[in-house]
Amino acid sequence: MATLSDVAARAGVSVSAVSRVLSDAPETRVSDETRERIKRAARELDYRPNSAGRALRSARSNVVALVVPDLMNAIFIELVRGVEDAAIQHDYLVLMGRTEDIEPGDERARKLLGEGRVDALLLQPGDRPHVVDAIAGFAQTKPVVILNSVEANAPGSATMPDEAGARTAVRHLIELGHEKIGFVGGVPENPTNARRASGFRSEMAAAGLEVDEHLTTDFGYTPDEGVRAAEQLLSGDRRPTAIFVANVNAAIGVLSAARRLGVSVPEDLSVVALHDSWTAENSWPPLTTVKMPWYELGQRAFDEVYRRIRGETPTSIVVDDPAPRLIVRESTARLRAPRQP
Amino acid sequence: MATLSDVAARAGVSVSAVSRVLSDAPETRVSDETRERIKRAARELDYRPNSAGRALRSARSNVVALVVPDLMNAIFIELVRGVEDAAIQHDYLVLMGRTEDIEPGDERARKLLGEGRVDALLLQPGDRPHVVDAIAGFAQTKPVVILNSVEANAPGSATMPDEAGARTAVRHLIELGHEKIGFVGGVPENPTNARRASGFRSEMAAAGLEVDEHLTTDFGYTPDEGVRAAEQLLSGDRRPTAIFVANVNAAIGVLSAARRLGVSVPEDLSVVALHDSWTAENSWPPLTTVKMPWYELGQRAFDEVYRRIRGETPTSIVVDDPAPRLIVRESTARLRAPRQP
DNA sequence: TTGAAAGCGCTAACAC
DNA sequence: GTGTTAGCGCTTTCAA
Repeated sequence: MATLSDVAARAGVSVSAVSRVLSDAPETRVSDETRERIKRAARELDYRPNSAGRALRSARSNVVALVVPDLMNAIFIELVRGVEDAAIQHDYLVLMGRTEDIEPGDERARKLLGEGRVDALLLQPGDRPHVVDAIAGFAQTKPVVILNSVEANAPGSATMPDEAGARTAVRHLIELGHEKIGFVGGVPENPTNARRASGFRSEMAAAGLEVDEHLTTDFGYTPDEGVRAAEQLLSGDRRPTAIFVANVNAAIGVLSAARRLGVSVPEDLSVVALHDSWTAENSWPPLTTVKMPWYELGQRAFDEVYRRIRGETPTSIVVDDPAPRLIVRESTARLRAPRQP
Repeated sequence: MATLSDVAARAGVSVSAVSRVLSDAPETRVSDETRERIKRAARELDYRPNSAGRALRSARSNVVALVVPDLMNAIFIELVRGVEDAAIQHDYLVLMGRTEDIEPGDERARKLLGEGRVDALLLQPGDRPHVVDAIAGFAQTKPVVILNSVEANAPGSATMPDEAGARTAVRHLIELGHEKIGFVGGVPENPTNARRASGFRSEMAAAGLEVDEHLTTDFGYTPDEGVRAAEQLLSGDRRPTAIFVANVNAAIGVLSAARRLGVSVPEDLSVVALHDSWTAENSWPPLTTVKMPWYELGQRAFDEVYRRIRGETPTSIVVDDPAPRLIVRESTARLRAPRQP
């Protein structure tokens, strides 16, 4: 690997001149001729800055960590792209991690956050709000943005319009004529659940509909938890005619449980889910969903940490553009007249 | 952040003594008493080694990159875990990347591989075999292991028993009485496709069955490509009674296309796929799959690069333990007597 | 406009 | 057993 001084030797100048030119510091006064010679030498030697040298000197790694509950969860695809696209603009690299790896006391958490490898952290805690404690020490020295978890407008948070998204979904069901609408939510500890539940309730109230508390669950956002929720909602004698599921993965579980119980979707039951992903397109029936602005959340969250890395003051981010968008597929249908015995 | 010399000052010893104790070099002769004092001081100051300092000095970052085609692809969950579990044993961190980010000439590729950030690369090229060219320069200086792509036994490769996996799947169909068996493969450029196709053909041959070339496709491993494949196979007049799909994601697409075409699974068509994932459990009907040893592949691949980082000679890895395992769900059934008109 | 030199935190060769 | 010291590659004062 060629170093700065290799380039300097070849160009016949000092290392400092090379450094100034190649890291194109704005206030660099170098003659055009030397500049050219340096650039040519660098090209010829295929010079690449050594990240360790640079990081050691500047106390910056030019890396941010993006930690999400489940790397393989399709709903985060867009988030990752948003963060990466914004990061590369500012010469930053994104290091991905899993929320479960940063439990308090975990070796990986220390290696990732405690050794100067990253300049900032973007964290989606998922159903593990206590990981926020695990990074408290880090947060005192470096910028942290919590992604769509804690209450909106908390400093250092970036949130999505969960409530509006939920209302969009529920409104769709109401417009189809449904009145007995169930809610399959996340765990109570997950702050997004409160927002989605509240969206559900306010939209029901706005339509003058009663919420039947037997028709709500709070098991979680995974497919298995969706199965449990559906089993509970569909086995009683007061069955809903439609369900709003607060997460698309849980909705996949709801669909499969419904099938096992002999409930056809959408004939006997309409299902609409929050978040869109390829699994929703390919389920059976294809799921009606509400697409949330994850890409934009990622971009804006990176921009925020980038600002803070450069010393500006924290703000809180609320992404409401684009607004949640209903994608109608085949899991929802107009309420049909109840079967007469 | 406390540094080595802070710890040294507090313990009243030299930095080198501290370095020796804290990086527990094996041949360190230090009195128990000083060792204790140093450890205590480190604890009190919450000392953490600075990765840049260490990397600069030792020309090692203690990070490996794991690059896969699609971070959100559920079949890679186990791979990631395998690599991470092995890495943490040796004090290594895993940096995840996407194959599409290391296209030749991509800025991210250079940042990730060209600036000394990682000591080795584990690469799954997926349907982009040309990315192997993009990392050729890197491969000359640092260890690279290609994960289940190039031909088995290539130096620096780690492969899975694709052929055996394919045979296991096809054998299952044959045992259920199927004879007109289709094959939904990956793109021809993807070397795993050749192995899976070959497994398909040899198992057919072993049972004395003819392969109908109209019943094979090579569109790719994604759900959409599975849809296209199924449309082609199921629209002709020589319809197969069973299909072996070389990838579980494509199989999801096959299921949804079959449904649209009014072909019921498993009554009219049995479907078995290579690789297992949560989406297979939650599809309808739940997919019969063959689970491949991704976790073990990840572990062994890390062990291999770790050996090579330490200067040992490259070997090629073939993971055949555990063997591919058939997981029977509900997408396969015994061939029923053909409908009589 | 350019160069010399200090020093970021760490390891290891060498000296005591 | 323990300390001194050079130097990894880089940026940035300061001086010329």
